[in-house]
Amino acid sequence: MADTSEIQHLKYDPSQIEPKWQQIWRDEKTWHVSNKPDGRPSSYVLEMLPYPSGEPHMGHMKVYSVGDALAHYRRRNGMRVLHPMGYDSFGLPAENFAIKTGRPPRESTEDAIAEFRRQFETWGVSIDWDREFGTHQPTYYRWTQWIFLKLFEAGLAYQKEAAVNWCPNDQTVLANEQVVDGHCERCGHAVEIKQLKQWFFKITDYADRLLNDMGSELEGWPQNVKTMQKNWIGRSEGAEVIFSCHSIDTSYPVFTTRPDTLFGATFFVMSPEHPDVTRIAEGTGQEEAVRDYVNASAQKTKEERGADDKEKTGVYLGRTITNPVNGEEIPMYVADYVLMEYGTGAIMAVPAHDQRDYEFAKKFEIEIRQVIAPASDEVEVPADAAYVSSTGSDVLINSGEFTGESSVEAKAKVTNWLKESGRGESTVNYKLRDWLISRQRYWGCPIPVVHCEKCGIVPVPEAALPIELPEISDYLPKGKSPLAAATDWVEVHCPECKGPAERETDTMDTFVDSSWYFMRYTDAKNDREPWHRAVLNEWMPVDNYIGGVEHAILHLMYARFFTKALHDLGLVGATEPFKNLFTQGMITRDGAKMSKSRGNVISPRSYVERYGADTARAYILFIGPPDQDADWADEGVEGVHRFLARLWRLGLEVDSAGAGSGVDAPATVAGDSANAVMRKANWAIDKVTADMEGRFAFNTAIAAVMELVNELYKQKDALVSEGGDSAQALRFATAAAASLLFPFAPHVSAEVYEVLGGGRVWETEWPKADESFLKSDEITLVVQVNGKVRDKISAAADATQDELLDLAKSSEKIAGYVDGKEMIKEIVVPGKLVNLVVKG
RNA sequence: GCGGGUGUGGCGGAAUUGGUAGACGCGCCAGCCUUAGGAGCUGGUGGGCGAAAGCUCGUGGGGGUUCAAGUCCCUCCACCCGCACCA
Repeated sequence: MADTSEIQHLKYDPSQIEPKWQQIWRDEKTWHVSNKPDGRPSSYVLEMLPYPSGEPHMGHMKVYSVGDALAHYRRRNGMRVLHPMGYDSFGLPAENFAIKTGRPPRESTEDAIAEFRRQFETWGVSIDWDREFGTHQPTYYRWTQWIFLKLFEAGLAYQKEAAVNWCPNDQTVLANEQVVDGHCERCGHAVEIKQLKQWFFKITDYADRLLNDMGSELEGWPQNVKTMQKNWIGRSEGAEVIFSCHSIDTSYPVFTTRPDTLFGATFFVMSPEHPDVTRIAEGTGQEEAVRDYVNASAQKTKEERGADDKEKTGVYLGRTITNPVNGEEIPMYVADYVLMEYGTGAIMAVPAHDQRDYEFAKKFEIEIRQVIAPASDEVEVPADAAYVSSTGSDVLINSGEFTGESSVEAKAKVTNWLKESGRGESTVNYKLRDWLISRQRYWGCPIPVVHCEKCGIVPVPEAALPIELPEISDYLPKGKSPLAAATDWVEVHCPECKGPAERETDTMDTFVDSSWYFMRYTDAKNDREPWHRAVLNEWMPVDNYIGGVEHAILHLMYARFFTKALHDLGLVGATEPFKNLFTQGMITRDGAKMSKSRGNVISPRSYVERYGADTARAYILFIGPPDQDADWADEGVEGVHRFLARLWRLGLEVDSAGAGSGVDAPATVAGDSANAVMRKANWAIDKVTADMEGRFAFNTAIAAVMELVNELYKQKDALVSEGGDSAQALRFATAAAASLLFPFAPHVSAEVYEVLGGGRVWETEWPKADESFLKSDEITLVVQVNGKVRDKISAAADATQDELLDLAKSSEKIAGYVDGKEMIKEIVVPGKLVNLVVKG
């Protein structure tokens, strides 16, 4: 036996261990997975595509720690696992950097990618690097353009002039989803509304399926993400009601969820963006006031218009319009509380039963006519606010032939009545808008169409793809894409008439790039098609998708839309991209989000250099449940590092003790120490397996391995001196600890396993607990009197209820509590506890 | 305002179906080892009372169901996240 006291002082040095294993994995392409089915079930584990900028941050380390643990676990459970890597490498930050420094986005992006790849390798993440790509590579975006053409052919990509969100700082339009509280999601600048001709994807065609399929196909998604998407889609049932303005012989539909309140509509309001408002005011003397109001609205930012406590404003349009239910002429207004992008851009206003209309009517002294009354006296109608039903048992008043009807039934009755005379019908309205995908920026995927004077919009033929992004020198945006200045590139011949034509100079939103990358991974090297259908269907949908909740709406909804649209085109078998979604919590520092401005950013690199990747990764998983936010504490890192060092030293010590060999379980187990160790090892196997299966409880899984290692330290001296099977039990249990820890700390685990003679741990099957060590002969019986623990007695595990009861009663301590008192009830929970209920 | 979530020692967190609250780690205390310790090993560590045995209180507050509640129900509070003039 070697001198173990020397081992105690050996230093666990990850900088020696980790590169050794990384080199093996890299040289042997250990994590490469073939597309040829081999009988094993397939599993697709994917972390959200990283945007390569600077170097990876803690959020990246967390997402790959989670995903890698899962990928390793699946592999060792006999699955064929696809676990690829790539980069979301088009985007504004690289372009803004180019504007500042003149350095081409391609160069800075590719540098960042190299740094990301280098660091990911130092983390020892088990990636199939053969499938790596960046979305900025022509070999990738060729197919982004190809998909655009497919969507264009299917009528799902179109150009229209619309009131759109414009960020004056980034000099580009933004999708609705990219506007947060009236500000640009990227730079934080206040967003303006502009009328511009833009490209859209018709995601609204899929509104119902995006909504309904969440219920049937996304059981593996967190509820909060589904709720967010549901709210974003914003389906609401109601009616479209047509109001006629006889003085100009035009009619306007409105959307309402309350057709039952139509008799209370005492005015009509249109959005300032409504194309007809100035025309309506013409010849009424209100032209100027209306024009001024419309112009003033256009100047305002989204935030100013939507301010919480903002008083209602508006201007009379100088005309009246006819309420279709009672023929009343009601005044028309323009007001910015009506949004052009929702419904029809015009509303019927019912001040008695809508708070916004109420506020407007008060200010403009318009009649407030109550038409809904509570059925019961117990409900009060407020005197200074709109009455909005809360009971669902309201009735109509002042509503002609519908007076006395219940509010709920009247909705359908009024709608049907209107429908008979062609003045309305029931409809469904959505908050979801079509996805605005064009951006007036350089560093993105060019939209593959040309504009021809004769032929109009002409898609580029597939054979001409990719339309490559030209090299330019001036990246400064000027309200148009910088591409517009690349005249050599812009000026082309029309593919149809061969006449002079111009390329589209807008590029695509980078969310387009990331809406299909998970499909490309399945067949990343295919240069004839974006993927081979059979290959794609073998892997898709992604079994476990892991990433931040910040993508709950944007990326996740777009990816779902793409999958459904491509499915409908016959290109994809799946109807949903991600079967299970896991949203990991943030890593904070001192309780706050890490940010440069706070100066509390810590880099994974510094911890990898100091403690090794295993420590950093295991710490991230140990800190708490991975779906929760977690605060980074350096002391905690030290603790995990100590634990890994303990395991590593234990491996050396156990092996150098000389007794036993290899990592197999002993033939026989005798003695307290050997039994204790075997029980603990099998308990840990059982526990870690359960924690990996049911949920991502990596924190308790690691804690279980810590408990095992603690037990081994306690028993090792005894086991070594006993020798024989006892020493073998120690080898087995130590190897089991390494094996169980492998998904979380792969390098040190591989090292320990190898030291013990077990070979390559990742080639071994996930350990299975030996049931015979899981149950013990004895249990601790908890004895309660009136629900309070009064004694703990050791009892046989197979004792009957009566035996347990007798045992409990025979306790002297218990006697002190129950003697001389009346026994009311005796409760026995087999294997656990006895509760005696006494009185007096 | 609407929707969702969280609340447990000094700290991060455990507690599978209601059945020993506080696993594991950090921190702290003590002992051992050592020339030394900011290394390693062992033990202790929720509050109060007590020399101890033990008693008692205790999972944001209040109430309830139950033999038994961190867990179920009602109610209130605090914090976090999402949406928000959506007709």
